[in-house]
Amino acid sequence: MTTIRKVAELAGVSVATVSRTLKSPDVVTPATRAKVLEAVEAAGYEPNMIAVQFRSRRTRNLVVLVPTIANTFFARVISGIQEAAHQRDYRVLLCNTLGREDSEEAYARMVTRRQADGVIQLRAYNPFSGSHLPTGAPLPMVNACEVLDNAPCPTVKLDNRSAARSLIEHLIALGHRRIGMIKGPRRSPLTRDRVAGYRDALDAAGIVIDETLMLPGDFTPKSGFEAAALLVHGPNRPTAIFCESDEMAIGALQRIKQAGLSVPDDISVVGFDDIAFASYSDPPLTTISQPAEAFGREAVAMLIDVLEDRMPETSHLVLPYELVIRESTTTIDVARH
Amino acid sequence: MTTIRKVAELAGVSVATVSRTLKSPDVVTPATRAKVLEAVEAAGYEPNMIAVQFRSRRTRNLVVLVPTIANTFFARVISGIQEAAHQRDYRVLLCNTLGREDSEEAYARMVTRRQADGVIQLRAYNPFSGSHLPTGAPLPMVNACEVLDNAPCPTVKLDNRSAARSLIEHLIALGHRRIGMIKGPRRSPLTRDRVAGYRDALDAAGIVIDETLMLPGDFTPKSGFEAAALLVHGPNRPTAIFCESDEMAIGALQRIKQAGLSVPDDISVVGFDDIAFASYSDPPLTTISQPAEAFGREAVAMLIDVLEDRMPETSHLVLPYELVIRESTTTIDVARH
DNA sequence: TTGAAAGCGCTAACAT
DNA sequence: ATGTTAGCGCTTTCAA
Repeated sequence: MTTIRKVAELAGVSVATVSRTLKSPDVVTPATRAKVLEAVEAAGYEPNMIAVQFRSRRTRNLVVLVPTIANTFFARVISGIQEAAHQRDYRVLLCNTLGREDSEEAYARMVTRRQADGVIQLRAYNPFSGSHLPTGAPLPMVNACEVLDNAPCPTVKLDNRSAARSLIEHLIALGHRRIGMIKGPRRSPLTRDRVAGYRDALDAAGIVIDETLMLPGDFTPKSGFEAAALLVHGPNRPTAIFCESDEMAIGALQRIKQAGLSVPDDISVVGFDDIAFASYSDPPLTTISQPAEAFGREAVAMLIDVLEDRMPETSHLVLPYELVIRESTTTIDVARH
Repeated sequence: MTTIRKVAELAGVSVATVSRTLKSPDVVTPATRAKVLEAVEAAGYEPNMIAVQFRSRRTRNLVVLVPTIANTFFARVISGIQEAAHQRDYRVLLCNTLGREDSEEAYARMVTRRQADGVIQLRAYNPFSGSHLPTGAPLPMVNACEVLDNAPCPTVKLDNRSAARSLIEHLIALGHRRIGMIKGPRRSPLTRDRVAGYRDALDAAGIVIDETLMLPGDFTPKSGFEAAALLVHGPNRPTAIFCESDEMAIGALQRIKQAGLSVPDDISVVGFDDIAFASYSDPPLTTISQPAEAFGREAVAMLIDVLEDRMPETSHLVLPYELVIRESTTTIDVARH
């Protein structure tokens, strides 16, 4: 293995000079620099990054805590994280937590064990709750997408409440008054905020909420499919359904059609996220487009700011959404209902 | 920061004893073990993993080279990798390469720079081509999914040729003879093998191949959509289309229906991969189910075997596929064609 | 501008 | 069974 020592010998300089040439080329004379670089080349020298990290007490590794990668939306967020991290010469340690808090805590320990500098958490949970972290220093974490209410760190999220509200307002404008909702996991802030937006819109329109039209789901197509069955065959069939994710909406679409009903003629359906498949479903989905990659990029930018002792400009970012109207929603057909 | 030295003082033993207690508890007496563990607890000691890695010359980090995470299939493979790595106390460094060879080489350099122990490559390219690696030692790499023809390392793949063949045989059994194909990227071994399987089946049935029915795609729904347009409006419309990925099949489905044609009554469609959305498309897709997570798990197992100087039992694994018949294929309707 | 030298926190001979 | 000690490869004072 070629070490810095061998390069130093080859170039006829000290190891300190080699180190300096590599880190801050401008503090050595052009002549030495040339000599050293030539020796590096000749020796086929590759620095031992672990030694560098050990000595400099920084790894440039970022831990990413994601409930599940096999979800189109998270996959896009991770793409954004990876891209931004790479650009700044940071690495991404990917951790699939399945939403389990003990495993999130275990992964966060990579920071206290100095194997990574910080964590990007995509769930509303603080994995450092019980850990011995140098007090005084800011928490080496950024919370994105699903965000804690009183996050002890910078956050990036969507205004889920008003996004949901605008989706429902769109349905109300089309004449719908009996609007069902397929929700996300019960305890998620995402669900809470989107339900609030749903209520906001209905309240503003003077529509009284029918709690039997609000069913739980878990963001998977399967759960959308199952919840839709209940809605479709229930005593009080809605004329429109708000699904808290496109994946659930795609499941719902299938179930509704299986019941011999048409989307949007019998039932309008709206989703959330605007995943790639949302425009290829039948019919294409009206949904909320989220800047998934941007969540990742912003989270990285803020985390690195924290790690490098810069104050992030804003510590609680709210990214913009967009209502995308496609063919899964239409005006209510009085003849049919 | 609490170091092993402080724990040693607290426990009244040497640092070596602390180290031993943590690594191989059975070589110290129960009494010392108890003392040490108590001191560890009292001091809130967290070992500095970078120091451990530095000293032991092993990181237990695995680099994963993936063309794009935002692809449902790769996302599942990565899930499998992460799960298996975690189980064996290895970490996953995720690298999105966009299929660029220079960036794959840059990431592979993490191994020569001792930041990771090995790489799992999901594309048919050897990123170590030009690097100074200790000769004699086996290449610290496993190639999975899309595999090099003469891979210099263990591999895990599907028998793409016979999988494609069985898909086409299914169509032929339904009476189809004019079968189009929407291919993957031109230079990919995946494409080559699947095209070979397609030819095998047609040749065996005595059907002469119409090259104008074979169109290029890039695995995205959009490319499936566009290629389908050409097939549908071409002079010699096929009665069935084989898409080399479910994502392209979903794009094709939409385009075919837009042309006022029915799937499967006018055109049968088959995909490849069996992604989650394949059973929620309209109609649900007939496809080849691949054990995506298993690719990841097997790749990890073989890589760790190589890294820990064990010979992997088999170095070229071929995982089984399954033909999944859903509603996107049916017997050819003579009245319509 | 360059070199000498200390030492980051830990493991693993080797000695006891 | 435990302790002593020599580094792993690098960065960074400090001195020249």
